[in-house]
Amino acid sequence: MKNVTRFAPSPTGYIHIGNVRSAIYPYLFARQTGGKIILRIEDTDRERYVEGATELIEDTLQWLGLMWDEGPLVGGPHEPYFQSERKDHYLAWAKKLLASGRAYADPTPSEKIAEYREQCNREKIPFLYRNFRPDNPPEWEPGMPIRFKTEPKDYSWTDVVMGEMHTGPEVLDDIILIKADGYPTYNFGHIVDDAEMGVTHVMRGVEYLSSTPNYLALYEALGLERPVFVSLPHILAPQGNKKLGKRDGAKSVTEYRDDGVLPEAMLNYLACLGWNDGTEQEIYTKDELIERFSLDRIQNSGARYDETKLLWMNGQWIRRIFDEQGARALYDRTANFWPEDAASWSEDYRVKVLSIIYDRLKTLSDIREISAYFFSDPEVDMEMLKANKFLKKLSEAELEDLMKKCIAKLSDVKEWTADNLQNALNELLVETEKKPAELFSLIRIAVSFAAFSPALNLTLEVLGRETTLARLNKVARSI
RNA sequence: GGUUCCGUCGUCUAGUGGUCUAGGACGUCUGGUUCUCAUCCAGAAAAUCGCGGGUUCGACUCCCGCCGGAAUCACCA
Repeated sequence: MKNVTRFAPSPTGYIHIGNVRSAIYPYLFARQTGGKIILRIEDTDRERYVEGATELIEDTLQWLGLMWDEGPLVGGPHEPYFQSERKDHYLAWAKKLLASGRAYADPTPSEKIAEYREQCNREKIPFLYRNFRPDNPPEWEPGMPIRFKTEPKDYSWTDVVMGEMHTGPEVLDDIILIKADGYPTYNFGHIVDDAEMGVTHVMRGVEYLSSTPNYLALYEALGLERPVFVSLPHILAPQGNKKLGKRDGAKSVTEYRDDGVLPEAMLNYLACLGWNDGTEQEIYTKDELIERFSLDRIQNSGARYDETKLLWMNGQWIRRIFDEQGARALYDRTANFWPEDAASWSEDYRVKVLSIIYDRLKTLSDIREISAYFFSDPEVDMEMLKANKFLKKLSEAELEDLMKKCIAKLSDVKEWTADNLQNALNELLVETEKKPAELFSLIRIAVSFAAFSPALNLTLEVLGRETTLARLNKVARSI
C-alpha cells in the first residue's frame, strides 16, 4: 500500500518557519517511499479566515520545492480539498454517529457551559463536559452543535517520534464534532478527511499529541483504522523557551525569499533543525534529503531557531551554486537584488561583477550594497581616504605623488586583464618601495570608497580601464 | 491544577553499557592567504552529559525519585 501524507494548514495568514516543518517532513517521507502528499486547506474557522492566505501557502510550498500531489491547483480524486466545501461529508459521518447513539445534538447555551466550567474551576476539579451531558438531547436540526458521546477508558498507541503512549480516561471528553454554524471542528474534520483521502501517516505538531486519545475514540466509533501518528516537536523562539510563533517575530518563509535566502538553504536548514542522518554532513540537496530522511531520527525535543546558522548555510549554498552550476546559474537567481543603477548595464557586466563578489554574500540582497560602486561613481570622500590606518602616515604631497605614479603605471597597461593588472601592481610596489597595505589601500579606496571590495586586480579589471583611470584622476585632483 | 512530552558545549546535534580524557557544525577568539571585507585553511576556548540515588566490574547510555522546561485541557486549528 502506498504511503499517503498530508499538509493541512488553515488559511489564517502566512506560513512561518515555526510551522513549515510540518510540510517538509511529510513531503520528504512521501517522496522517499514513493507515496504521495496531499495539500488540504482547513478553512472551517470563518472568523480567523484571511483572504489570500491560501495563495500564500501555495506560494511558500512551491518556492521551497514542496509540490503536492493532490490538492488546490492540481486537483485529485478526492476533491474538493477545501474543508469549507466538504460540509456534507462531515455531516454524513456525524449522522452515522447520531444514529448509533455515539453522538448527540447539544442544546446547551454557551453561557451555561461557561458556568459549568467556572464551577469546576472553583471546586478545583478538571472540567469535563461529559459530566454535564444533557439528559434528553433533542433531535438534531441545523443550527445545533453535535457532540461526541465518549466512553471513558484507557488508550495506548504508538507515536513514531514520541514512542509508546498511554493515557487514562480522564483525558476523554465529549468533543464538538459539528459546530452550530454547520462547519466541523478540526477535531472531527481532519479525521473524516484523512479517512476519505486515504491518509496513512498523520504528521503534525506535538500540540495534537494530547488530543490524540479523543481521536482514537473517534476512529473506533467510526469503525476506522488508525493511521500512523508522527508528532513533530516545536521549533523554539531564539529567546526564552516558547515555541516559535508570530508573536516572537517569526518571519514568514517568503520574507526570507525577499531577503535573498535561497530555497535550497531554507529547506536544508529547516529539515536539519530537529533531524539528522547520524553523519557529520551539514549541507544536503533536496534529493539527498529525500534519500536520507527517516522518521525515526526526528528529534523528540524542541529545537531553537538560529537565524545565524541559516544565513551561514545560505552563504554555503550561494557558493555551491556558483561553483557547481556556474556564474550564470547564480546570476539567474539575483534578478531582484541589484542596485537601481545596475539596470543600465549589460547582463554580461552584471555577471562579471557577481563573479567577483559572490563569495562574500550571505544573502542575495547583500549584492545591492556590495556592488554599488561597480554601477555608479562613488562620491569622493577624502576624509575616508586620509583616515585610513595605512594612509594617514603619508603627507598630502606623498599621497599626490603616489597617486600620479599609480595613474601613470596603470595607463601603461596594454591589455586590461587581471593578470596584467597584477603584474603592473607588483611592479609599482617595487618602484615606489611602498608596502601593499599603503599602495593597494590607496587605489582600492580611490576607486570604490567602500568599506571593502574584492581582490584589487579583479576589481580594476571589472571596472575597466576608463572608469578606473577616471576615478583615480578625480581623486588625484581632490588631494 | 489534571494529562502528556522533553532535559549532552551559548545554539543545532553525534552518542543505544567499555573504543567518550564526550565527536561534528554554527557562533566566539587567535593565526595564515601581498590592502580591506569575505571566502578558504589551521588552531583555541567552550558540556562536572539537569540533580540525587540505585543496577553493574564498568553508565551520558538501564531503573527509581526529584528538579527544571514545554505542550494541552475552546462551537481555534
